[in-house]
Amino acid sequence: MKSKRSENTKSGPVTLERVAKLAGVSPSTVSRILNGTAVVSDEKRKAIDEAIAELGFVPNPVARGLAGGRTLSIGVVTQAIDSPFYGPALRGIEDELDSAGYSPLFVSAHWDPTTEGRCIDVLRSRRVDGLIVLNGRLSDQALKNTAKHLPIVVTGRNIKGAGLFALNFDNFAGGVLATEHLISLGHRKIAFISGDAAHPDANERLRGYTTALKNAGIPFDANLVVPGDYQVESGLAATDLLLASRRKFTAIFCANDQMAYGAALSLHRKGLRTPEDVSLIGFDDIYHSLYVAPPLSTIHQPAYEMGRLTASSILQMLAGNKPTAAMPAPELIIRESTAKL
Amino acid sequence: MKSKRSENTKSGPVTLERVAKLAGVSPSTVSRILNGTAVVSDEKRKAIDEAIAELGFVPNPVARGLAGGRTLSIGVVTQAIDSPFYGPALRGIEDELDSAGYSPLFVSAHWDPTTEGRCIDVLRSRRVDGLIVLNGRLSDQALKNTAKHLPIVVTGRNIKGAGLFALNFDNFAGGVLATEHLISLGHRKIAFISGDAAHPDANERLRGYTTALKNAGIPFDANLVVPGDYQVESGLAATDLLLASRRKFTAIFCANDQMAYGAALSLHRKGLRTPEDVSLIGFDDIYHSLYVAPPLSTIHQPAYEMGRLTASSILQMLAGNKPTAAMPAPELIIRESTAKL
DNA sequence: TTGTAGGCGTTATCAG
DNA sequence: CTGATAACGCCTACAA
Repeated sequence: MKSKRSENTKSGPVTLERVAKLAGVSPSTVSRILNGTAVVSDEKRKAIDEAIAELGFVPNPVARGLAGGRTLSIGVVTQAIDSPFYGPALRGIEDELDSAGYSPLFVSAHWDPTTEGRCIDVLRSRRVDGLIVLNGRLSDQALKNTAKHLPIVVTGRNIKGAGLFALNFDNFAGGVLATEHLISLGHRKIAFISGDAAHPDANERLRGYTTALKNAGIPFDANLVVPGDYQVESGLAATDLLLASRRKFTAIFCANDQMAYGAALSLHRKGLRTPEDVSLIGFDDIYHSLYVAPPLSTIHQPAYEMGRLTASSILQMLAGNKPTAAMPAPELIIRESTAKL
Repeated sequence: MKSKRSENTKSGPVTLERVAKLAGVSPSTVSRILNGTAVVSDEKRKAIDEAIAELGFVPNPVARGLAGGRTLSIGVVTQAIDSPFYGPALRGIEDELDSAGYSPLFVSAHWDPTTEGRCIDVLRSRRVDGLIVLNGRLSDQALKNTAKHLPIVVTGRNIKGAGLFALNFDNFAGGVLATEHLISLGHRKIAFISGDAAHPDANERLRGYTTALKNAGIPFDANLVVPGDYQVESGLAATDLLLASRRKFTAIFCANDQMAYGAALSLHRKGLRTPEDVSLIGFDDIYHSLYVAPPLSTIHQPAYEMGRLTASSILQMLAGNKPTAAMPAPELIIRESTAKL
């Protein structure tokens, strides 16, 4: 039996050239079987495979990137690397990319278009092969421009163009679903805590709310709509405000789960019980919502799945195919924070 | 005024060579001022700076990596990219690295030593300049071996060696702190839900608990210690078990916040109130704990700060200096989930 | 202080 | 099917 590691035979990095020499072929031939670029005789292939195993050769992605122009890496711009909502999406991207030999390069834009532009510059300078932009703030035009240079998959907006693919969740339908659930339980005084108006998805959720009310013949009461910004604190503050205003309501629909946590805390502090006194529904179904007390009713948005889809889409584009993925429809998740009036 | 982008003058990538030509100097001179490798006359420096601005030149990290052996990227192995505890640490790393022109390369090992080994291989093949390993599962020896090739900063263990630096949190002290808090409130029947025994930090927290009990002269009751695995579900199940056993207890110390959420839910479902019926304390102080109802008392572990420290440490090592950073001491955070007996 | 030449490890383009 | 021979864009001796 041969020793598993004959690395010591000759020091220095194990290069393709060394493999070629050992196998008695030219470097180009080794490269060919590595990339499947051309057909190689079984004889040489075998010799090369053995040499590779013997040397424990592993191609150098950096050199590959320089020579071939492909780095096998995908830039992923997210808004915050530690976002409870996007986290699972990042994991999905990682999983999907990994199984194809690609690596993600994560950067956070912190909801700032300027930062986002810089992030993309960094990513491009690092020669990523493609880009995934999760709910970015850059203009459609800016996106289209960079799409001229490398394929992009975006979420959170509808946009078409060469080298551009969008994967969008139906926030409007989700908003309708949540509101209708509350209405079906007998609620008519339903408050709404909105997300940041700068987010298109936040507006869509609001539109779902107003539409569902209208469909049910419930008059819209602007005083029942309080602005939030998707952060927990804002849900807390908004609910405090609602309570202080003495406006009557029996249910609250928060534009995302995190604000619902804030709302729950506000209610708890005022001695109000969920759902006995006030029903509460969120949006997104982040992991935690299953375990808060009481578990939160919400609209399920498949973040992990979304991550996988964006990744497989960019991979398809890289392979020269047109992606066909589509986001699953919103789904109502009924747990213990909503009850009959 | 000149047009800001004269890229169109000549197509193709803006290379260092182009800059050199425009500035009327040799490529090496451009390289020199780019890296501060040598002193250059003010005259040429100015010409080069102008040429760089004019062309909008940006060095190609890939080529740099090949030629110089440095990629200006740091591999970061974490256990799960979407972990609520490590998330802020990743952000800290990102922030710190970014300000030094470095980029993090995140990979998830999913608490599996084999996967972790593969992750490190990927990172090394991508020629990262250094490694940060957050609470890894690899053996000290394995770590020491790869530290021969590139500098490593690890958290969650004590280990010394060339090219190796450890940043460890005092979990034992934290465990003592939490338990003493409960004791000071008059509790004597204190249950403990442990973390996975495979995690050294989990065992340290448990040791803190038993030690504090002993110091207070409270007999240790093995029936009050229930195994968990750091996941929410296990906190829920463990509390269910505790309740079903009919053993008396007035407080629960969970080895991390997430299990405390599970415990809170279990109590809530049984109609028990926190903290009126049972006091609850967690560990870690993840972001959410401030907003659960009721806000959770816990031990603060500065994850973001830890991220920054690991990053600045690796940067110091890269600069040839010995890192001196140390983790802040554990801190007791008293919120609304613990009360006098 | 500055330029020239060679090389980093692969891939791509040619011939053969 | 296979092997030279150039790049890829930058860095680093070495020489001047």
